[in-house]
Amino acid sequence: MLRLSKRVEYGLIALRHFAAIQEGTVCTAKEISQKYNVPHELLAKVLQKLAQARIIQSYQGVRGGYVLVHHPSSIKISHVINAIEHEKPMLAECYADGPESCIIFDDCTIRRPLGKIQKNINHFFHSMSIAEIV
Amino acid sequence: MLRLSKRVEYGLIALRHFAAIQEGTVCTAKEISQKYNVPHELLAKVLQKLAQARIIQSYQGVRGGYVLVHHPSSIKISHVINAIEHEKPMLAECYADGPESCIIFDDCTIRRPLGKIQKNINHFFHSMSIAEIV
DNA sequence: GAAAATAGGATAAGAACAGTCGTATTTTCA
DNA sequence: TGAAAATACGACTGTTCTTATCCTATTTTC
Ligand code: SF4
Ligand code: SF4
Repeated sequence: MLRLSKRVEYGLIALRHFAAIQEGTVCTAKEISQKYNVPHELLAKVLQKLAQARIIQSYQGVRGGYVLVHHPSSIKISHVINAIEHEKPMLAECYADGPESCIIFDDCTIRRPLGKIQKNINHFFHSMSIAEIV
Repeated sequence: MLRLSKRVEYGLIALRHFAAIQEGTVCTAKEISQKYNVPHELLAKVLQKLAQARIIQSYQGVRGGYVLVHHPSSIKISHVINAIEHEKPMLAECYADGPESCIIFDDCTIRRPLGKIQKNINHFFHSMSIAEIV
């Protein structure tokens, strides 16, 4: 319960890696997967997602790989999660999928109070950047 | 991702119900399940967990049910979660199940930084009581 | 043209979760 | 004293989510 997905963890590890090495260095998925002992195929997909979100830049072909294009301090954890997961990290089903997703929506008395906690978590994810986890 | 379980949601709804009605009133699982349109059997289990944790008092037999025994302001959300879920709400697997649970533990670079967010969430759950969601 | 890398779809195995069922026990009350 | 109503508890099922792997195509370098 309340777990972060491995995909997000792997994404954060990879981005922290980029932030820690010399700026502009190209890294391959293989390099990172070996260094941190994470599954190569899964990490590759995560990096592809991050590339789609323009958080990193991809280069195909031999000698290809990925490069960080923004300064680590401008990459918030919320950006990373949004890029990797199709759904935002929501405490309640209805927050993510709307009123129709929960059959007790109309009778629910805790939706609004839980919103406070949700807001707090959102704020934390949005205020913390990759630069702060190096 | 990052979802609260339905069990916890149902538990919070039930406790908010107790906090909203007159102090000392006995309620049955059936009453609450009907009022909030929640699955009866599942709610019953949740109430049993809350009773085991002494958050509510149970009475068996006809005219039995549950009563709130503490003041709503002294029942923190963290207590409720701990009573219902066997595991505390942890962002990372290793926080809950120890170093052996994650194969990349030794190579993990994000464990400590994520701890800040974990701490923040813990604090929020511990500072918010049932009285505040009525 | 071979090799190394990203891109992306498909699939399978596993775990977690929600919900249901069945039965025992306790207590009230007619 | 027996039926009824409620908690207590374990087992089971079906679904969804998550993780991991596999396979193929494409791009680019050398
Ligand atoms: S309506 Fe209430 S119970 Fe349903 S998902 Fe939203 S917060 Fe949870
Ligand atoms: S060691 Fe790192 S990757 Fe593994 S569970 Fe803990 S935080 Fe997540």
